[in-house]
Amino acid sequence: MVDPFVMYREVLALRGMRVTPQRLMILQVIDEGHGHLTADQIGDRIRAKFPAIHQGTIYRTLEVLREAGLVSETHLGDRSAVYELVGSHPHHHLVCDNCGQVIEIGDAMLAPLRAALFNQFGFRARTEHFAIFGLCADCARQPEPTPGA
Amino acid sequence: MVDPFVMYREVLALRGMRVTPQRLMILQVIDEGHGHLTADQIGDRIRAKFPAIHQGTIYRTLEVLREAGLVSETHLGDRSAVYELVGSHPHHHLVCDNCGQVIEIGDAMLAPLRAALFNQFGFRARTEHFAIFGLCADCARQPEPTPGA
DNA sequence: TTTTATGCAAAAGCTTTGCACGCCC
DNA sequence: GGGCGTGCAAAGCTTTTGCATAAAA
Repeated sequence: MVDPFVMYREVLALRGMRVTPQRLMILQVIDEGHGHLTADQIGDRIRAKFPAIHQGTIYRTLEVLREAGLVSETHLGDRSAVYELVGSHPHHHLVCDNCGQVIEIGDAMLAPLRAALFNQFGFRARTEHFAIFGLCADCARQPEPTPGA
Repeated sequence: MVDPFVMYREVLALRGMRVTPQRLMILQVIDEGHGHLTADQIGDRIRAKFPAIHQGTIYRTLEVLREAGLVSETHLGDRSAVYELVGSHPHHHLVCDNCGQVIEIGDAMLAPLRAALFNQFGFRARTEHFAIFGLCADCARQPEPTPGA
């Protein structure tokens, strides 16, 4: 098994980017989060073991990693974006508007739509990450949560 | 041609909601915006003719209208959500990650995907509004904008 | 040694909330 | 007249930014 830090180190160095402990930790946590973590959550996870890291650093690093094409940013509708490593297994998310549940689906499911969008509009839909909103099976069954009931 | 205000008035009254000039103006501007306006933009448009309206009122009203099922909220990824009347012609958006262009597409295009998601996951994808991110035809042609070039 | 990233803190946006007054029913 | 909605202002959150220091190359 390869030490992930070695891998991240190479990824950064190959692009002429500086290798810092903060960047290594951020990359690792993003990878572990499988595209489900917000900037705030990434910070919290790192701070649990390394309290000195500042949230400002998280934001700045995420921006740099994104510009370098290493990390993608996706807005799942709540408020904050979530991040994931580009090139990790392509998948997408079904987000339940009611309970907030996030269901992961494979990329193959979207292939026909992507082809159609490209044929008709020349639009290249992002393969990295796709968010679809709606109601999950459970919430669709009970139309309204009716808090008082 | 029907006076839209009369229509909005009925829509509110039928649900036992109070009819106020602010709510009528907000509904009209949302309708005119075709699902492309943020809360801030809605406020600006109204303030152009009726400066007294406060942005806090916009936010509170949008929340109420959304809870009543009259208005839907969609996050197009930038930062702020956009709003539109539920029941207006179903359409969706292709959002270019590079230039920010928003392309409107008909609902039929998503029917096969929606059917597949329901069959496999029991997931009911929202028909009201759907945002797909990627690169538009123009930006796909020139991979990198390269600001300095 | 030079350049670049980080910690810190303050500022900037956007959105929410408490309160008193005014309008809608 | 009673109750809900609005204007106003302040607070809350997330994200961005300036600066001096510390760390990487």
